[in-house]
Amino acid sequence: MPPRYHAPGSTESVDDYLKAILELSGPEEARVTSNALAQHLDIRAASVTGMLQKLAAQKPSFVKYEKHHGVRLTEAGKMRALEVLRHHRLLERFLHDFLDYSWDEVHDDAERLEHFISERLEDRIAAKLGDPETDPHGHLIPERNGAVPVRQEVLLSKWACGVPAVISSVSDRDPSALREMERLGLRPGTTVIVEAGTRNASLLVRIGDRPDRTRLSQRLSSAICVISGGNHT
Amino acid sequence: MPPRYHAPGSTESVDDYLKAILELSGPEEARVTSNALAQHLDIRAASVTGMLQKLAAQKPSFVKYEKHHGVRLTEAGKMRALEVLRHHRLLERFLHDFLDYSWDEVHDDAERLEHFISERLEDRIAAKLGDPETDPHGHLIPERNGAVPVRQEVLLSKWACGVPAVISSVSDRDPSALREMERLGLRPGTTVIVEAGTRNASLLVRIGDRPDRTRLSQRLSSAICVISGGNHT
DNA sequence: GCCGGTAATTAGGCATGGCTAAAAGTATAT
DNA sequence: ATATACTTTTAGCCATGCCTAATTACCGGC
Repeated sequence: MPPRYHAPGSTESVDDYLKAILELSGPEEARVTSNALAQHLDIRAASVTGMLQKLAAQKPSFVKYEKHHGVRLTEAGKMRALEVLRHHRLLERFLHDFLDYSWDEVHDDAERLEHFISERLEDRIAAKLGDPETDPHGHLIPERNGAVPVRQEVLLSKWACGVPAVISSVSDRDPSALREMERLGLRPGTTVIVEAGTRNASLLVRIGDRPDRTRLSQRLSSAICVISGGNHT
Repeated sequence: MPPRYHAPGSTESVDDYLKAILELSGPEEARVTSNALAQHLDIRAASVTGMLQKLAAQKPSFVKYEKHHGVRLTEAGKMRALEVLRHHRLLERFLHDFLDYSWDEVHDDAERLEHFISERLEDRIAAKLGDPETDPHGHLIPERNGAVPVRQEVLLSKWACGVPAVISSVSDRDPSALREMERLGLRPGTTVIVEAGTRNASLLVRIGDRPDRTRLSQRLSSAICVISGGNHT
């Protein structure tokens, strides 16, 4: 099995690990545990350990790994992870805008294809789309050089009551949740106000201009990120 | 290594074998030898034998294989091969028409992506293109159900002298040859007449309406297929 | 400081799909 | 009929990347 055409030193599997580390380490770039990776990638922790050792051993390395203390990405690793993430989000935008995918359909195909996008294809897609800044779920698309715009977003379930929030992004992992949001008019850019005194599992919210209140399950409210009104990207 | 999402029983490797068998067996669907496969796939004959045995053993099988006597595709195998071929050619057309690839650029990306095209993506691409009949090199695109339009094409190097021929398709395997054809105005639909008495390694031809004669290397003339004037697809 | 529980690592295995080298089969020419 | 040449298959190996089971390391509570 020849490791297919990828960035040097990378494979489909490696890309998945790097992407997972990027996501799990968050903006503070904290160390990520084997367990967290195993859960995220839906494989066993033992397999993770093996892979991390192999990754850390190769030169130039994508990760810095200390036994029993988790991994973090090196500069090179972060670059590669961002590139794959860029592929993913560009693909989602492309499938949605050009090939009539609904926003709950884009994830799976993007996830599969992201590993096989050449530089050329990446550039042509970006050009065709006019260098978009976000994917259909509102996530920011890393730039070609690895630069990532920053944004202070917060889970809707953690937003203060009574203060208007604007949806910045929603999770793309659960198609049925996305369909429900669609139905409720919850999409990036929509303003939401959480009713005072509903800090429970479910939230009572006002959506956009609508006069009525809607109850959001925790499943939904923890799949929605918001920023303060007036400057969502 | 979990065999990735594909048609049941298939993998990227298997797809490559099936496609190779389809191409090498020609319209008569003759048996294909291990050696021919090895050469086409650029791997060792021993590896081919191993794969063929595995393929022939699985039920339902994609190939019929007799030791020392080559393989041929079963109905199921042919179906899968045609599907991958459809992916490839649709992708080439798509990259060319929508993403501004030149015709010498499309092959590599199509070859890599053809394995990862979902039914949905296949359909959306086909719809976007208006169900095209050919790829940019003139090759016929199998229909969704596996039906393949037929066409009596012949290598230019075997065409009779003096009789007008119309280019039906050109090989997409050699980018530099494609660029040369481009330069000479040799593309599907172009009429060509081989000068009498040039049945050599190279051919002297008239291209389209041009009054002059051009000498085509064997490399070019054996990368061009033609049909008789007046009814190319 | 020690104990227990959770997390992480090691050890050993398996399927895939390549490889080389050696053996066996097929085919052709004498 | 048989020697020689070529093709094909077998045997055995390797890397990838996953698995389970068994072991070891870390950490918080006492």
